[in-house]
Amino acid sequence: MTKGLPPAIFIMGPTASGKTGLAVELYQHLPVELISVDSALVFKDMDIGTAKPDASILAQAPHHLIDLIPPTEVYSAATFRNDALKLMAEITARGKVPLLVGGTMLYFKALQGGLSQLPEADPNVRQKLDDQAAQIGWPAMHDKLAEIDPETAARLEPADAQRVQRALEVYEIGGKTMTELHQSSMSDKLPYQLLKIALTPSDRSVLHDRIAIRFDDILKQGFVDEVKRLLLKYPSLNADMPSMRCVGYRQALEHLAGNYDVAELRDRGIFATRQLAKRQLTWLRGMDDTFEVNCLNPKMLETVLNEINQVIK
RNA sequence: GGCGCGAUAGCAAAGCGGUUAUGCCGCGGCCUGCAAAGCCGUUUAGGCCGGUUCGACUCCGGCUCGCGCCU
Repeated sequence: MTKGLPPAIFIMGPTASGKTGLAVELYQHLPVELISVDSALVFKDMDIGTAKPDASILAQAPHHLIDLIPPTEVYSAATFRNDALKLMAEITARGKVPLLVGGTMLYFKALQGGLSQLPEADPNVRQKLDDQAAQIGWPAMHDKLAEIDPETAARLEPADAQRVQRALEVYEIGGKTMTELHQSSMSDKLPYQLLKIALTPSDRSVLHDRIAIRFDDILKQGFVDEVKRLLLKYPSLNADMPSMRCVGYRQALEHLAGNYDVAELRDRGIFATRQLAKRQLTWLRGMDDTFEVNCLNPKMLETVLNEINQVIK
């Protein structure tokens, strides 16, 4: 670990691993400020389905980067990195330690490893590419990419619309290929002394039980009504927007469209959440230098506090 | 007791006398401005017993189990 740099803490874990509870406890024991690392919690008015910490918890332990934008807008790993870096600097200047807690592993990765200087997403360019793709299909778009940027094309599946589009967009806007930009301009590494803690379950089936219980609770709290309210408040909201692709919301929209009943909404919601947890765990396995804590251990807090006190004086 | 229908992978669900059903789950992987997203690959079958056939998940018979109807 590099000396002389200010400290920062990452708490990473899958859904339902108890991250929020732990973060709140740590907030009470340590001079930290909390930054949420969660691509779903940034949306306003999406509280129940995202299992957002409630008002009393947030009053007790304020989280940065929650409720930033309406569900009709788009957030991204790059935006997150900028927002987080700015906050971390401010927190450090206040003499506190930034504690980043959440489950969006790409955001952690982007924050730590940096991103290339690529042009920002442009809705107009995307629309244009979508229109073209509607005519000729994504595999043909992939062929076009192969002419412009063979290396990126080779890496991507022809059916991977999202990424083929992005690669074409980058070239369209700046005239340089992704491959060129990746080589030339990686942003700086994080100027912090990091302590990375991963909350992982020793037994995944227990996590699955928790997920089922939590989803039932979400339904009981009026999740379906929340989604109805969203549709009324934001008439332009549609199923293709990132906010509506969040686990549960997509299924709720299908349910409201009459495609299936509540029982099926429950089943599908639980499956989707499990899959999310699985992906998060896969990411965690690939993270270097993490201190792994069993999130099912009742002494989780003590263990984590110990580790933090050892590393950060 | 009689008649009819059904029995296919962890679940759901098709076609077919000889080649991959498919979807969900599971497992593995890819992925730098949508990541709770997008995408690729893959394991696991034919209730049981016998017959017909070069060859049966597919045709025939029996058994078991389930569903419906009749007495």
